[in-house]
Formats: sequence, C-alpha cells, structure tokens
Amino acid sequence: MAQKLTLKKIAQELKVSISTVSKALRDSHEISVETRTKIQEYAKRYNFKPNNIALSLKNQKTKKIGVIIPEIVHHFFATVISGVERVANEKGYQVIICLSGESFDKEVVNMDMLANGSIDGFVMSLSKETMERQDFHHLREVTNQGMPIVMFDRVADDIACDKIIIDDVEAANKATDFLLRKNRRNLGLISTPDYVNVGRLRTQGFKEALMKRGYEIDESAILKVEDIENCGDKIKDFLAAGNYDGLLAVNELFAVTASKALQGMGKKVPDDVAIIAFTDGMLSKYASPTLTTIGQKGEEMGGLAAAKLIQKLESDHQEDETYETVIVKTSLIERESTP
Amino acid sequence: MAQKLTLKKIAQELKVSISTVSKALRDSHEISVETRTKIQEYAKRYNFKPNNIALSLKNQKTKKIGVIIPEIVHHFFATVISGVERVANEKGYQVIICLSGESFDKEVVNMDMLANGSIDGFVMSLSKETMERQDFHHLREVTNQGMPIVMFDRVADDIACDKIIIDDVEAANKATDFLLRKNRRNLGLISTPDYVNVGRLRTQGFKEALMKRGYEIDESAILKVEDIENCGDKIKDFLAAGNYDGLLAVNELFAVTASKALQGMGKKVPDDVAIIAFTDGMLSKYASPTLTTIGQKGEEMGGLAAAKLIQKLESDHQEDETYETVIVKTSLIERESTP
DNA sequence: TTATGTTAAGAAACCGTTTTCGTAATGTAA
DNA sequence: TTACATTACGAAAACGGTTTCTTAACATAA
Repeated sequence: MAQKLTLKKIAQELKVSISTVSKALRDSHEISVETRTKIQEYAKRYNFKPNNIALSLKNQKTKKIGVIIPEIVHHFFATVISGVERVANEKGYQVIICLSGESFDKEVVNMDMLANGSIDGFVMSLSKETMERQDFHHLREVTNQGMPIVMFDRVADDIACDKIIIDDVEAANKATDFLLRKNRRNLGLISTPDYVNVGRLRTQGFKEALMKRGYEIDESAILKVEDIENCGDKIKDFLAAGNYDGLLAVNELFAVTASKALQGMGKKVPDDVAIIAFTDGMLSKYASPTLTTIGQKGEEMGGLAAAKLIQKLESDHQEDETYETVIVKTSLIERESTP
Repeated sequence: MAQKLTLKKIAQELKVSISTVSKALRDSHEISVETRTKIQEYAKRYNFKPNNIALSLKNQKTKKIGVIIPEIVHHFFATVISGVERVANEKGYQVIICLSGESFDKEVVNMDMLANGSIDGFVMSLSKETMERQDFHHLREVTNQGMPIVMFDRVADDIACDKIIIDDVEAANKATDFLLRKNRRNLGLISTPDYVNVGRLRTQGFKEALMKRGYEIDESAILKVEDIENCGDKIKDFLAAGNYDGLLAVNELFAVTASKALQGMGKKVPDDVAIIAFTDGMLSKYASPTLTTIGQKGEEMGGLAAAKLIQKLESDHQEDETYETVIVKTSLIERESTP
C-alpha cells in the first residue's frame, strides 16, 4: 500500500528542497535543466499528482460546483444533471450533488455545508417547501458571501442571480392553442398548487390561450394536485366530473395517469380526448398511446446553467454584477395522443 | 459582500491568538470561561463556520464519497444515487458524482481526479467499455493507495473490494420458472452482450431454469442487443422470427419495446405473450399493460454500498482486510403483463 | 523562602501546495 | 580588485484550521 506521494517525499528522496521540486514540476527556468528533468522523471515514474485539497486551500477555489435539486429519481432533473456534468467536466470542474427531497430544512443544511469552502458556486432548483414558504434567507446568505448561484426551473424571482427557465406561460399557451386548433373545445388542465411557480405559470398560459380566443374560464376544469405520489384517484374523479375532449398536464406522470384512467373509463385517446404533457421523458415515449409533449430540454438547461456559472466564476471579478435570465425555447413534440 | 469569517479575523477582532479562538470554539477548558463565552458569542453572532477545505487538509479526510456510474438518466442508477445520498448524509458525508458515459477513458480520468484527495472512497458501477476490455488497472491503483472501493451491479470479480449485487442468475431463474409454471413453453430472452456481466448472468439463469425442467435451449430464442438506443427494429425482427408465448427482458426498456411491438403485430399481452422485465422503474408501472418485473432495489443497494464504505472508512484502520459481497434479494412484482 | 502545581494563554508545527524573497556561487564589466 | 548580474537553489510565508509544546503569572505546600 504505497502511501500517496507528496512534494516533501520527492524532495527528501532527491535531496533537494520542496520549493525546488514544485518549481521543477512547473517547468520553472529558475531550476537548472539537469535538476528539472531529474525531478520530472522521478515524478512521472512514481505517478505524482498534486493533492487537490492543498491546491484548493492555496488557490481559494475548488473547481467544484454544487448542485442542489429536489429529487434525482425524476427524469427532468436527471437530464439537467447530465447537462451540468457534461459542461462542467469539459471545463475541468467536478459536480457535487445534494438532494433536498423537497424539504426546506434539508436544502438549507446542504447549502450551508457546501458553502463552507467545498465548492465555488451553486446550480440549483428550489424545493417545493421553499417555494411555499418563500423563505430565501439561505440563498441571500450565500450570494452575500460573493458565491454565485445559477437557478433553473424552480426559481425565486426576487433573488439576484442568473436564471435558466423555460417560458412556461408561452409554452402552455401554445399547447392549449394547439388543442383549440384541433377543434377541442372542452379543455381540462391538470396542474400543481400555485406556489410551485411552474404550475402557476403554466396555468396562466392555459387561461390566456382560452381568453385570447374568447372562451371563458371554468375553474372547475383546472385540477391542482398536491400529492404527486397518490394522484390517481384525484385525477379519476376530476375526469369523471367533466366531459373533456382535450387535456393539458404539467408533467408526464399526470398525463399518463389521466390517459390510463380515461381508457379505463372506455374513452379513446386521442379520438375522444387529446392529451399534451409537459416534460418529454421516458413515460411519454413509451406510454400507449405515446404522448405529445412539451420538451423541457433538461440537458440544455443544465449545460447552460453550468456554463453561466463557470463564466461568472472565471470572470476577472465580481465587477460583473449584472444577472441574466435565459429563457430556453420549448418545442412541441407531436406523438399519438393528439390527432 | 461580507467576506468569509476566519479564526484569524476573530482573533484580531478580539485581540487574542488564533489558538485561543480555536480552543474556545471547541470548548476547551484551557480557556477561561469568560474568554470562551466572549469568543463563542462573537462566532455565533457573525455565523462562523470552519472552512471545510482546511479541515480536510488537516484531518486528511474529506467526508466526501465519490460515486462513478455510467449514466444518470437511467432509473436504476438514479435510485442507487438516491440511496447513497440518503445514507451518506445521515452519517455526515457528501456525495460527488461523476458519469463515465459508458466510456473507459472517462471512467479513468474521473477516478484519477477524485482519487487525488477530493474524496475518501468510491462507490461505483463499471462502464460497459471497461467490462468489455477487462482493464481494471485504475481500480487497482486506487485500492493500492489504501482508498476503499465498493462496487455495485456491474462489478469486476477479480478486484478485491466489497460488492453489492443482486443474484442475477437466481432472479432470472425464478422469473423463467414463473413463466414455465404459467404453462408458457416457448420462451424468448432479450438480453445484452455477454461482456456486460448482468446480461451474461441473467442469460445463464434463463438457461438453467429451462434445463432444470428438461427443456432444450434454442440459442435463436436469445437476442443480444448491443445498441440500447436503437433496439426497436432488432426486437421487432426477433419477435417476428419466433413464436413466443413468454418473454424475459433484462431491462424494462427492452420489455416495453417488445410489448408495443407485439401489440403492433396484433398479439395480446399477456394472453398471447407474457412478459417479465428486470428493473422495476417508471416504465413498468405506467406501460400498457403494466409490466411484471424483478425489482432491483436500487435504493437499497445504494444505501448498503454507502454504509459499507463508510464503515470501512471509519474502522480503526485497514486491519479489516476482508471483503464482503452482499447479495440483495430481488422480488417478483406481478402486474398485468403476466396472467 | 523555595519548590511545585495550576491556570490561561500564546507560539509553533503540521497538513500539501505555490510563490515571493533572500542568497551563495559564479560570471562579467569597469 | 571592486561592483554588479546572473544562475540555481533554499527559506519562509501563506491558505485556515487543530494540536502540542511553552511560558508567564499566580497559588499552594514544605
């Protein structure tokens, strides 16, 4: 079990000082060619790699970015991470992941831990509980220390930082309009409570599309599901109560649950009811019928978030006190659930 | 932008030495009660938190564990991470994730980076390319340095380390037997190439179940899919060529693809063809019909791996040179795709 | 009074790097 | 010979903590 090689050990072995070794390895001309090659060869032979922790301490930067998300067992978040990781690695950064599990307290604890020197900046999406409480003191604490944050998807409007979002209002608007153009008149929406900003915005887009065409809005045609795990019965009741010929769902889980419920009730998708879902994940691609979706481009959002963060980190210094909100274009992916 | 508070700054402010501050904050009786409370109050008021990097350097441990997996956009791996994260956090550890993207080189680079002081130990599942090459020098290098590894799912038999696996042979065996007991006689298997050990082992279990009952093995009833992304046509051809009444698939993607293909060919699932899939993920739960699966218990495997690793890390020292292979019990989850 | 003990604090070493500064041994020009 | 450069290296500080070793001041016992 050969213990890790350090500058000190090399110095002792070759009977030179630590500084000489360090300089030689960085090819400093202060060191004679002879000594330099001797040291470099030794280092190569015994596979010397400088200790990251020591470098971090010295340089006051870790080359790591912290990602805090509510859940990882969630196709959208998994794709985001994938994008963050890709860009981060390209630029020589590593990714530390913490899950809030939709809990405010865990989000705070995780941020505190990471903020204490473990990382250079954050990429994050807020937990439901945080959105509900509207308590963002932990975010402020971090930004006050001069540590940059890039938020995506579930963002806090009144925190000054870069943000990567999709235009939820417009996307819902377009999807709704798509259904209307297919001559669906009795539309239902399956959404989340309003404190989840994406739920609120998508609901807004849904309403706007209807109003634009002069239809009036029936609040009973909008279902707000609290408990995503046990949404089955709620959705069934909702569908039984209305006579919808078109449905918009804010995620694919709601959509496929609705689709199955409808088929169980003897209705045909898309003939009787057309369905569009947010989030273009596995379920949409493999459900029967396959679902028309609004692609959220998680990969792309993650990549943009990481790129933005790293740019901030490497910009000469926080003179760059302007923040940007990037809106990623969504796209409607047509499949079997719309005619 | 209040710069981060350090011991040094507190010391200057309160006109004492750094050591006094450090001791006071750790409640040392070497410091008078008076001085101690003064310092503690100051630290609390200005929210002092010791710098993680400095602690890591001093203690020669980071309280971080590195996870290297092939992909994160993969329900099974996502659940494993979720389990790792849960247990790690409970024990005060954080999780650094790197993705190999099924590439040998990326796996090596990531391990090298992490091994240089960034983490205390690894939890990992090998990339396909690594399994194919059977080149494990990077694993050996790490273990030789005294850094523990726990492997799960895709493991290398000849590396000495703890392993968490499911009994793939037995699980496939049981699933096959289940189909046979339902009077299915013409069974097909959709698997991966043999260098992926889980594919090989599940194939073995499938064969053993048939032989045990005296059926002979028809190699043409076994499909080995290389390219998981574009498996559709291969599977369609395979199903068209045989007249199966029962199918075992080594993952749910293959299973749901097969199910849809069969239904497209006018066959009924499960009446004409029964299907069982490995990996109990989203697809199985929401496909039509829902799929009977073999649950791989990713959460549990991740949790066990993290617990094992941390136990190794905190055991008084590598006197504990024995390695364990934990076999996680699978369970057959019956749904609509089997009668 | 002297020897010994106790208390409360600071100095310094250490973890593994990088980097600035200092300097002995040369070489070169006046 | 003296003064100044250059070369090639080492010493030391710094990053931010923890911990061991020292020490000054005072208290107590012989």
